Amino acid sequence: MAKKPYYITTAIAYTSGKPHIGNTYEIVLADAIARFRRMQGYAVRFQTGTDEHGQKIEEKAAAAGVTPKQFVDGVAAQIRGIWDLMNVSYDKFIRTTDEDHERQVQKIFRKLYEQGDIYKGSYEGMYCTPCESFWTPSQLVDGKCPDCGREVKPAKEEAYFFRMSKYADRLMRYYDEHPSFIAPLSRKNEMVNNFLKPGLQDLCVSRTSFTWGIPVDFDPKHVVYVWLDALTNYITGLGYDANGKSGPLFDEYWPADVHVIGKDIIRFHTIYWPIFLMALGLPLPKQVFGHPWLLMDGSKMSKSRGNVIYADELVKVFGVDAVRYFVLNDMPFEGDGNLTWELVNERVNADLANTYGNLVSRTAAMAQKYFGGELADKGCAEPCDAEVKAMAQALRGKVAAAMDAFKISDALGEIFAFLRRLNKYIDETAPWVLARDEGKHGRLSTVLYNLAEGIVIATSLLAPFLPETAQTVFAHFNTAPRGYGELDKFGLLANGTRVNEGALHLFERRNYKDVEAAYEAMHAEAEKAQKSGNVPKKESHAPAYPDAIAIDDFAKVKMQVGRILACEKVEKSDKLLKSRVQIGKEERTVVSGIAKFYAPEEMVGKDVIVVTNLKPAKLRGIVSEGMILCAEDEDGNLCLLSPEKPMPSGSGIY
RNA sequence: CGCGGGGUGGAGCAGUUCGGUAGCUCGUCGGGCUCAUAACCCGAAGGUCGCAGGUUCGAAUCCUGCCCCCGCAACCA
Repeated sequence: MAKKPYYITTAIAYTSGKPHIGNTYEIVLADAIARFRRMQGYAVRFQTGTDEHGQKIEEKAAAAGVTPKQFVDGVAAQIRGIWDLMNVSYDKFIRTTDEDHERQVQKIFRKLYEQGDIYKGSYEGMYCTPCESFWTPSQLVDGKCPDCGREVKPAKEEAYFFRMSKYADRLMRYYDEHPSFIAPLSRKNEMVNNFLKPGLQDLCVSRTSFTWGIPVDFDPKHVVYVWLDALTNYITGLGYDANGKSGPLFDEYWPADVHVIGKDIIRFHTIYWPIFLMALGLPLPKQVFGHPWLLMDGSKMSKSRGNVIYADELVKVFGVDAVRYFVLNDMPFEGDGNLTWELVNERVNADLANTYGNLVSRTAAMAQKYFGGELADKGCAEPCDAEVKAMAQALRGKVAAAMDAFKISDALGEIFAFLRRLNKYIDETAPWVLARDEGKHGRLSTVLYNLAEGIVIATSLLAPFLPETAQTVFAHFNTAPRGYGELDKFGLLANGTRVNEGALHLFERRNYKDVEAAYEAMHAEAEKAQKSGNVPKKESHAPAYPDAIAIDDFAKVKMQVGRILACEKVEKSDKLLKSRVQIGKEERTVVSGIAKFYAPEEMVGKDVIVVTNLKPAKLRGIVSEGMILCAEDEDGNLCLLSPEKPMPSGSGIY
């Protein structure tokens, strides 16, 4: 019988920089599922890759002084390197700059255009000529460009649009007929309530404001805009051909069994992507799994916060399988997961070193010590064995059920409950007591055999999650992974199997202090490298001050020292504070978006810098007559600016 | 009344669909064992299940109102 195909994909990673452990999680997750399905006998095809077009990349490349292609080649190689480091068993690594992908995207675009799903329209909005940017009225700042503050004028830009609304009803019906299409289920309501019910907007699918993209072949001043380019990778990677001559892989593997993606792009995968497919007359993917995020100590990872952790750093300290285990085990199904060095350390110690590693180690050591490494079931069973055997035989079913529901953590939990049971079994049978009595060596042999057999079964089921470790265990016990079809049986380990000599430590226990020292050393090294100039400065290629202004431009801005007389929160707003500010002899009302960082009462009496010749604007219905200056970091954390020594209110700033 | 998710012993979570003894891992304390990676096994302490009402013989679970946290959306002059 031919193997059943199983097609699984991850989102393709955007090549704007090195992916952190949160990004890496998704790939490990998909890998664990892919490996598990392979073990179950599916003909798995696992595709991942990189999304390499767009304005942001064009800009980053320019800043680095290289061509966009050179830039993405570098980042794509880095990403692939991390996937490889994590032992990800992808079958295809697609890049949106691959020639065949680009050609197909052009064909798809043309086909959709010719059948009327894509139409040429115009993108209307307010245009800022120097910035070459369009803004919607709500984005404008005081009627001006939010980027540069200059005048904007109404303008139209030619663009292609996709008729989304045409397919909305069909999509709703698909949702209803395929209740498992979106996992977790709660995401479905989100999509329906937020996007489908209010009515789908047509989607802009081309841009003329940048060139790093796939050109529309019949209208080359346009490039295909992100989602149509990125999403189609799932079919172009299988050799889809829009003109009907798709390759054999496509026939075999489409529709995909599951798209594994982050919860932030569920909308694109459960609305736009299915609609594109409908328009192309193709079947829809069976399932979209939107996994939660991995947070760093409770908050999003970001460079300025200094809390970014990369997979390779963790791997250096803990090893590949430990990192895989942590992200797979500690990620809940719905809510976001949390990662800290300390949590990883605890998890590795408790589960991998203590429960699993130590079990394997003590079993191997006893087999060595009592029987020179030879394992044999001498048939001396006792009643207490039954429970362990039953649990071993039931394990496969439990793990598979959890995997079917994408509850990876539950699957691992089942296996570890069994491993704990084996540790208990050692206590119950007390092999060291049996060893002292010549007459009980038969029983002793059976006990050790049962332990080894249990380890083989558990390790076989763990292999998709901890591939390297599993190999080590099988090598040490001189046996092969148990086939999935036989994992519900107990006692298949051949009598006479020999355990290798020597201590086996699958995972090292570590003190948190050592872990802390290790990563601090790593960070210190990285900083040193940067200071000594080993890392080339990105700015070196860019023009010195591309956005330079003349001194008289600067002089146009009038800034003065002001004293906060009174301050209160603006109602119905999370961010706004309304302050009464004294500037010289004058008093003004200024509204500022700093409520998250300053309480109204602590504002009072502070001296701040105020821009006083800004055109007044209404915020939440309150007229603001100036702007209080703040410093802002990458995360949007704010800090008021004040004169370093007391200065009279109204003093000018130059 | 913008949309959604969440609030369960010190920490992290399960349980909520279809009400019926509040469960798991870690940590703490006590005990046991010595094959093993200061490991493993047993036991104990520790919870008004965010708050207040309601339905019910009975509510973490159902209903109503409120509070707090986290995303997203909107105002961050």
